[in-house]
Parts: sequence; structure tokens; C-alpha cells
Amino acid sequence: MRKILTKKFFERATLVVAYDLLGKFLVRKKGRKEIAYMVTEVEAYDGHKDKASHAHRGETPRNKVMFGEAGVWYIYFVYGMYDMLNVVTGPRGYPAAILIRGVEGIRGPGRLTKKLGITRRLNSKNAVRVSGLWIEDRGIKVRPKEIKKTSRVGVNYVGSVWSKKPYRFIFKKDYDH
DNA sequence: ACGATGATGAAC
DNA sequence: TTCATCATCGTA
Repeated sequence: MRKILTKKFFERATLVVAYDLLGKFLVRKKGRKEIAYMVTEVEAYDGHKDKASHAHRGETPRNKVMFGEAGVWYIYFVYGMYDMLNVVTGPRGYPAAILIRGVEGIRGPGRLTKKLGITRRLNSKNAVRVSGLWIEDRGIKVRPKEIKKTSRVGVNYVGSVWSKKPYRFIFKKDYDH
């Protein structure tokens, strides 16, 4: 079984999509080669009320794709060095996205984009085959017991209520190499 | 514990 | 136009 995830998958509630992304495969096309990496860690940024979300202060040039269609890449630059890979979720007009923090063999969102050669060039592009970066369901079934929920990383500045939300999903089993 | 490194957005 | 901040990481 190998099915490319479409808008329909990403349009659902952000926390549900985040959970469902674990065990899916991020596929990167480089020239003729396609390399697939199982997703092992994600974080949800859910709606304008979410103080840790870029969308919390309203729409800006940077975050505007979060307000648009689901299944689109939201890629932004932080700390003068790293591109962060997110996929837009939820209905149009509702600002939400999921940060892909890790895949099998690569831990950390900055390392991930660096290793796969993902930059802002892909921002606002659809997560489909022709864009060279997409996500596939390869039939892996994930049980709730395999997943750990924790608070999100690097967002303590927003205060305890929102920084402590259990919006980070990660496999308990260590998939690092 | 801290510096690298530059875009972002809010204030002036 | 300035300036503090930042969904990080490598080195120490």
C-alpha cells in the first residue's frame, strides 16, 4: 500500500492530523532519486487562539499560508540559519499547521530541512509529487500506546498555559540512528 | 551556557 | 528605519 496524502487528509482537525502523521513517510525527490523517511515527531499549531502559533497575532506576509488551503507547505526561516518545515491543516481561513520535527534517522527540524535540502523555495507549494516533496501512507498502523504526547519545544516565552499544551507527538521507541 | 546569523514584525 | 526577538543547533 502506497498512497500520497491529499488535501482531504490535512483538512481535518489539526491535532488529529498531527497524530495521524506519525508513521507516514515524508518523501523527497532529488533528481531521479526518491528518498522516503518515516515521520517520528510532529508539533501542532492550532488556530489563532494558540499563543505559540505564528498566527496568534493575525495574518502577516510570513504566516499567510497558514490561513489558506490545507496540504500546503509552510516553510519559514528562524535563528538566521534554519528552515522549518510545516504542513498547513484545517479548513481554509483557519490558521493551523504542523511542524515536522523529526523523521527516522534525523532528529530536529533544522537538521531535517538541511539534510533534505528543503528551503523557503517550497513555501506555499502543495505537498504533491510535482513539488518534489510530499507525504505517503505506506500502510503502517500506529497504536496510541506507541505515541508520547508532550509540550512543544522552544515556546516557553508564551507563558505556561499555551507552552504546556500537549501538542507534540513523538514515538516512544527511538528511531534515531 | 552561549554564540552564530538574518528575517520578521512592531514600534518609533 | 531601528531593534528585540526567534517553532535551532553545535560546541563547550
